[in-house]
Amino acid sequence: MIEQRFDPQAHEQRIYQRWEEAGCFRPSGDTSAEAYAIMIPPPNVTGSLHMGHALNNTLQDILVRHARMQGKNVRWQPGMDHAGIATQMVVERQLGETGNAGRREMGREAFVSKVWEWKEKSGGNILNQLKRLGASCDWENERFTLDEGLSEAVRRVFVELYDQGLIYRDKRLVNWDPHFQTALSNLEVENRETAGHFWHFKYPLENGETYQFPTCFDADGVPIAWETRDYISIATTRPETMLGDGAVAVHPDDQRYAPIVGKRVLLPLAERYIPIISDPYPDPDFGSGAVKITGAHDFNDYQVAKRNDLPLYMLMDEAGRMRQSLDRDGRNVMPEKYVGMDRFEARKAVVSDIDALGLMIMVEDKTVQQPFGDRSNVVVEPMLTDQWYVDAETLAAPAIAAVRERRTVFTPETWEKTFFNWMENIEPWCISRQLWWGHRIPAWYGPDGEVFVAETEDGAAAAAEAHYGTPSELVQDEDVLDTWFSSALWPFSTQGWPEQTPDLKQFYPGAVLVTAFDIIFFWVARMMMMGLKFMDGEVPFRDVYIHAIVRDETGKKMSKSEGNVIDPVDLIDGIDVDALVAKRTSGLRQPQRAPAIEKDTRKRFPKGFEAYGADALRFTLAAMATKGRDINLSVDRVAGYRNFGTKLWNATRFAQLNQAVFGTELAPDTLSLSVNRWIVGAVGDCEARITDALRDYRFNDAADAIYHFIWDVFCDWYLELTKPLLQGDAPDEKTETQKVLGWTLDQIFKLLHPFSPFITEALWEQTAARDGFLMRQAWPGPNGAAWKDADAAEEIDWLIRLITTIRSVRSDVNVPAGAKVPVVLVGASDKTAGRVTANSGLIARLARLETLRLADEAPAGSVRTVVDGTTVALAIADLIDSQAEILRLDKQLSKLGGEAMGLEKRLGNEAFIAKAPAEVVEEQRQRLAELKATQTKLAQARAQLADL
RNA sequence: GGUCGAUUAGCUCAGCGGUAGAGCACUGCAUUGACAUUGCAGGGGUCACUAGUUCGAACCUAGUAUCGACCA
Repeated sequence: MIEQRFDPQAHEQRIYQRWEEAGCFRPSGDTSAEAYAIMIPPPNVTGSLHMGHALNNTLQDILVRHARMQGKNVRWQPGMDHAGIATQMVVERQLGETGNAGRREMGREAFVSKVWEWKEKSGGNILNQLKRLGASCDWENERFTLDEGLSEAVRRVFVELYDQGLIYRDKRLVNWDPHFQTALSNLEVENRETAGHFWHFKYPLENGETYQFPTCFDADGVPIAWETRDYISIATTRPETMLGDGAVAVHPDDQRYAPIVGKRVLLPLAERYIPIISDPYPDPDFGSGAVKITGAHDFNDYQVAKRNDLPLYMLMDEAGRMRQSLDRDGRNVMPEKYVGMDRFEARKAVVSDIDALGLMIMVEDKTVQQPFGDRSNVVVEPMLTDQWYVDAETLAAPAIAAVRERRTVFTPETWEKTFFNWMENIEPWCISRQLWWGHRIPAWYGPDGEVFVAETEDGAAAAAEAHYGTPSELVQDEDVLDTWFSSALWPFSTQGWPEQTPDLKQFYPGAVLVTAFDIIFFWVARMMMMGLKFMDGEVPFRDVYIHAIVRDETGKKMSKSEGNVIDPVDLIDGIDVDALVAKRTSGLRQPQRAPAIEKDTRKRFPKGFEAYGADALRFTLAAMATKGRDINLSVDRVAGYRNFGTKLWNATRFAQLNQAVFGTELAPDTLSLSVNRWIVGAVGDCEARITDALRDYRFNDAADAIYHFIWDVFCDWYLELTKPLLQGDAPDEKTETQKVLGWTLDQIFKLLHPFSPFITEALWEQTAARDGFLMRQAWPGPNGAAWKDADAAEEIDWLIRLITTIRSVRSDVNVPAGAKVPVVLVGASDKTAGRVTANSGLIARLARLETLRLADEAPAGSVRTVVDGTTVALAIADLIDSQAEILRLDKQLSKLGGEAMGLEKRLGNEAFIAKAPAEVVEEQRQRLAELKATQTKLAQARAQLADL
C-alpha cells in the first residue's frame, strides 16, 4: 500500500538518480526508429535558473519524454555557453573582492586559467537546477562552447567564412562598452529612457556674417517677421561630442537656412571652423532644424559624415575619457583642458564653458533614449574601431528562404514576421570582442600588418612563409569571438562536426528549437544562418516554438529590483517567508526599496511557499503555456496542480485498497460491463487529445486533456460508478473491474508522465512489480480509436446526465443532502427502460434515491424535470414548497422559451434554410424539437402543481 | 515615429464563423472508509466601441479608443 500522500522531497531526487544511473536519458540507439533531437538553448555558465528557464525546459522535457515513449531515438542535447562578458565580469569582481591582482596585472594566461578554475568550481549551477526540474537531458553528451571539439568547429567556420569573403575586418562605428572596454553587438545594448537635457547652443558665423531668420509665419506658412542672426542654433543631448563636430547640417528644403548653406561657423571651445552643409538627415521640424554632425560618435551622424566626406574625430579613449584627436593635417583638435576628463565630467565642463562664452540659448529637460550595456550597466558609446565582421546579409538570404519555403516553421506563426523583419534589415554582425575569455580569433599578423587566417598557428606560419618567401614573426589577434558565434554552431558542433559522425547524421536537423521571443535573434537567426551554410543547406531545426515570457501574477516582469522574483527551486522545495524576504531584499541595487519589498512579500505570501514539488510546477507551466506572449504565474495555481497530483495519488490508493490489478494487458473487446468499456474508450480519447495537442505545441490543451480526464472523468465518475461493483458480491464483475481499474491507472501514469514525471514514476514503481521504468514504457495507443465503444459511451453519458440532473433538482428545491427520495420515470423508451433496469442500483446510490421505478404517470405533487425526453419525477410532495417549485419551473420554462424562440426565428429565415449547410439546419431542427418536448412536459408538471 | 500584439466572468486566460468555456476567487449544502490538498450544487459575461461582409460574427474586414512589447 502506498503512503498517505506523495512527498516530493522524499522521492524526486532519488527517482532522478535512478533514471540517470540506468541510462534512461541516453538515446535508445535504435537507428531504425525515427530520430528526435532537441538542442537545449545553452544557458549561460554563470546563470542560475529563473522561471523563464523553468518554462523553457519543462516544455522541452515534455516533448522529449513523449517522443521517447513513442519509441523515437531521442537526444536532448544539454550544455552551456561560456558567456564571454558575463563570466569575465564575475571572475574580475571576485578577484577584486578577494584582494587579488586585477586582470591586467595578472596577464592573459593567468587570468584565463583563473576563469577555468572558477568554471570548474562554481559554473554550471543551472544544470543541477535543471535536474531538480526533472529535465531528461542526455548528460553524458554534455557540451560546453569552449570544449576542444566545439572550438575546432569555431576555427573551421571562421576560416571558411574568411576564405569566402564572408568574414572581414573593417573600421566602423560600433557600440563600445567603456566599462568592459569591448565592442558589443546591438543585441547586447539595451535602450532605456532616462531623464536628460536638451542643450541649445549658438555656433557663431564666420567673420560676423548675418542672415535674416524668420520668426513668425502666416496661416500659409509664409514668413512675415524676421530677426537678424549672426549664429546658427543647434541642440544636443550630448554636449561633449561637440568638440568633434565636423559640420552643421540642415535639410536641403529648409528655406530658413538656405542663405547660409556653404558658409562656415566657428565651433566654440574647439576654435575651429566647420561648414554648414545640406543633407536630407535633419528633420526641419525637430529642434532648430540644424544638426551638429559628430561622425565618430553617433550612428546617424556617421552616415552623414560618410556621405559628405566629413572628418571623423575620435574624442575618447577605451575607457570613455576625452583624448587628443588629430585632424587630417595632423593637428590636435581637442583642447588640452579636456584631455583625460571622463566623458560625463567633460559634458559638465563643456556646458559651463559654453555658458561662460554667452553662447547658451537654453536648456530643456528631456527624456532621452540612452544605450546601456546589458551587462555593465554603463552608457554605451558609439566608437570608431577596427573589428571583425560577418557578412550577415549574405548568410541571411538562405535562412529567409528556408522559412518562406516552410522548411522551418514558426509556432505561433506570427513570429515569422518578426524574423523576416529582422533578417531583411540585418546589419553586418560584429564578432570580435576585446575580452580574454572566449575563442581567440584565428588570425595572425605579419611584421607589416598582413593578416593570415588559419585554423592553427602552424597553418598561419606556412601561409606567411609563402607570402613573404621567408619565415617571419607572427602575432595573433588579441581579440576573442562573440559568444554567439560559437553558440550559432551548437546544433552541429555538439554532434561532432566537422567530423561526419553518426550522431551528426542522426540528430541534425533537430525537431524543434524551443525558446522565448526575446532571444529570437540571438538564437534562431544565427543558428539558421550557420546551419544552412555548413550543413549543405539543411536547416538546423524543423520547427521553432516560441513560448511566452513568465511574469508575476499581476503581469509585472519578474525582476530583482521589483522584488517579485520567484525562484523555481523555492516552489519545488518550499521556503519560509523570512528566507523569502531575505532573498528578495539582499543585494539590491536600490537598498531603499527593501522595506516595500518586504511588506509586499509578507502580505502576498504570509507563509512563504509550501514544497509543491517539481511535478506541480511543471504542470502549472505546461497548463499556462498558451500561445500568448505572457504567462502571469500565480502561486495559487501551483498549489492547485499540487492538489491535482494528490488527487491522483489518492485515487491510486483507493484502487489498491480495492485490489485493483496493475501491470496487466487488456483486450477491450472481451469486457462485459458498459462502464468498463466506456472508460477504456475514454482513455483512448484522452491519449488522442494529448498527442494531437503536443504535435501542434498546444501544451495547455494537452495538460487540460489529462487533467480533465483524471479528475472529472476518472475520479468523479469511473471510481464512483464502479464502487458498487468493487464492493459488491458479483465475482465476475468485480474481477473485470479490478483489472480495468488497474489498467486504466497504468495508462494514466503513462499519459501524465511527460508532464509530471516524478509522481507518475513513483506510482508506477509502487503499484506492481514492474519490469522497467515508467519513462521507458511505450506510449498508449495508437489503438486508442479501436478502444472506443460507442454504445457504452452513449449509455454512460446518459447515466451521468440523469444523475447530474437529479442532483441538480434536489439542490434547487433544497432537498436535504442526506434525504433519500423516491423517483419515478415516466415515458421511458424501451432503450431507456433497459438502461434503468441495468443501472438502477447505481443511479439510486449516486443520486441518493430511495426507490427508482418506471411508471405511466407521475405521482401528484412531484417535482419534475426532463432528461433526453424522459420525465424524471421526484416524489417529494411533502418535502417541498409548491409555490417555490412553480417558480423554479417558470424560470426554467422561460429560459427554454427564449432559446426556442431564437431557434424558431432562425429556422423561419428562408435565407438560412437555403444557404446554411444541411447538417447545421438539421441540427437546429432537432434541438428545437427536443426543446419543445421538454417544454410541454414541464408545462404539464406546472399545471398539475397549480391545481393542487 | 515605425512594426507587431492585446482588449472575453471579480482575477488570470482558452476559444477565433454555427448552443459563450477553464482554473482561481465567490455562494449554499455535505465530514464514520481514496481524497477537506475533498465532494455535490450554484451565481456571475450587450466577448472594448462603431460600421461593414455573411443566412449567421466573440471569431472575418475597415475604422475608433485604451493598453503593451519591440525597433528607431
